[in-house]
Amino acid sequence: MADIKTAFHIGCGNCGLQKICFPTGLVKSDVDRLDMIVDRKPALKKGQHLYQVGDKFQSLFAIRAGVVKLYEITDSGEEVIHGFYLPGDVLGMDGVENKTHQFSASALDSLSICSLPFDQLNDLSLQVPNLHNQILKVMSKEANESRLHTDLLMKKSADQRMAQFIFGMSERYRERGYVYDSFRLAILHRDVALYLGLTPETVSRILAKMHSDGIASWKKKEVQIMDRDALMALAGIIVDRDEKKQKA
Amino acid sequence: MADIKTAFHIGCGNCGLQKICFPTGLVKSDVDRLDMIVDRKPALKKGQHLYQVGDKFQSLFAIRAGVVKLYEITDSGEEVIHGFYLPGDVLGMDGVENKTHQFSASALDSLSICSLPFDQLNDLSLQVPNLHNQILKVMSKEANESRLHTDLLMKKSADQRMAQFIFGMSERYRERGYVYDSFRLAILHRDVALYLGLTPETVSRILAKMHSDGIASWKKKEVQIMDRDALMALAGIIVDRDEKKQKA
DNA sequence: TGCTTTTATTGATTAGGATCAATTTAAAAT
DNA sequence: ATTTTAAATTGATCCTAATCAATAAAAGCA
Repeated sequence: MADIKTAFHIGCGNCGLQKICFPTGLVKSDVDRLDMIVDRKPALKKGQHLYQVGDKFQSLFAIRAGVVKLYEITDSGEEVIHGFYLPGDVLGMDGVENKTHQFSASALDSLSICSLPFDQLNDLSLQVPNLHNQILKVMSKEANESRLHTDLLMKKSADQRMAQFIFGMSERYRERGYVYDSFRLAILHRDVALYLGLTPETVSRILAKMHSDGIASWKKKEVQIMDRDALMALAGIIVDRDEKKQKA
Repeated sequence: MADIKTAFHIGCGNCGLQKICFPTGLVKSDVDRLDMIVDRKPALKKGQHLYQVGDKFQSLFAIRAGVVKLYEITDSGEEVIHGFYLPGDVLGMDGVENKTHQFSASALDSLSICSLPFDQLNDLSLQVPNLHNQILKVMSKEANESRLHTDLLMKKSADQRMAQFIFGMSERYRERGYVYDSFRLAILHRDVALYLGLTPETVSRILAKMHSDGIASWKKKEVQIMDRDALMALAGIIVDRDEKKQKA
């Protein structure tokens, strides 16, 4: 008879984020093998680091709850934020290149994570082709997304950036099956500014405008999308006709 | 007795770019196995594509001679350039995520490349741990470098960007053992602008200033670095004392 | 070689968002 | 709860690089 611990053990196999997280595309037997090396870590508090620039690279991290920012302090002492990671996302690949982390990752609120020791993950991936593909995929995605971030910085105005950010977050909540037109977003406006290449003043002004225009509001960590179409239009996202039709 | 073809066969094992290119860190026997799947392609002419957005992902490409730009046309029809690849560099990893290329890559002048069919590379990597690590490393590097590009766009002024670009190119020539204070750079000023998030006019003005200040010049595809220290200072690169000492 | 097209240069003007400054509001901390 | 500190807001001003415009210089091509 299985003891209580086993019976109630929370593993990848019964985690609600399976469809978003690392196991996407793995069959049950593979997930079980992955599960054996996954290490569920004690919760982190706001401000604590998963890792910092220069730390030895040991694990990838999957987020179970909370938000993480990936950032760096440039040699001129300014912070740059490279991305925000939500439940189901995996981070840490910046350490693969030199076995040392090139960026820092910290919790923006209470955080619950799983650790995936990379050496073990790597060994296992030699026997589980799907897992191997999954690792490659996550790493490729990382670079591709960074380049979309570049597009934003290069070609979009301040309002477009803000609109795209809010819309993007909403879509990520949607993918996860959460309410996505009204949600808690535990990110400082200051941090969004550092991600969008703007100042907090500009972010504040744009949010004020979006609110008075009835498009969206973001006050006290609560986002409300009031006019999704207008938000998308502002973000410069083209809704194709078929998708529109389905909606109607 | 080896036939002439074999005797004169140019492979990874006798390629001058070994120390820069994919085989870095592989032992001779591994390089020989890699060599068996590498496909030397006929030369491409200026403007031809290695691949385009939406193409099926089949291979990585290693550059033997020439320069490649990785770019995209945004939905608003504007070009964004994500990077320039020099001899010894490997590109194509943008296709791993969805088995489809997310960006386009084209030759900026006559180009000579090696193709690394990814499926074969992947199979081989299961037997050659060093090769497996090498693939991971190249992919991680790709994301990390994109984030350094982000830093540039977020926090550097137009002159700093330009200085950093020229200095960076010089360093890449240096790593390859080429002359690095005077070299041919077959990149349009227009394309540099699209990489640095500037306009051609601004690039032109900055180059004029750098020339009259005796720092560097770039005319008719020829770069001349006249005052390396000043260039680095402008780029915001801090020379540490020890390195300075060695130089003196 | 001369002709056409693309790229680069130079000048004048404008604008988007940064910066500076002063409150207000909201979190932390005691 | 009260104090302290950090974050957000709002207004006034400034500045960097974009834009507009016109010419010059290269590169591609017949």
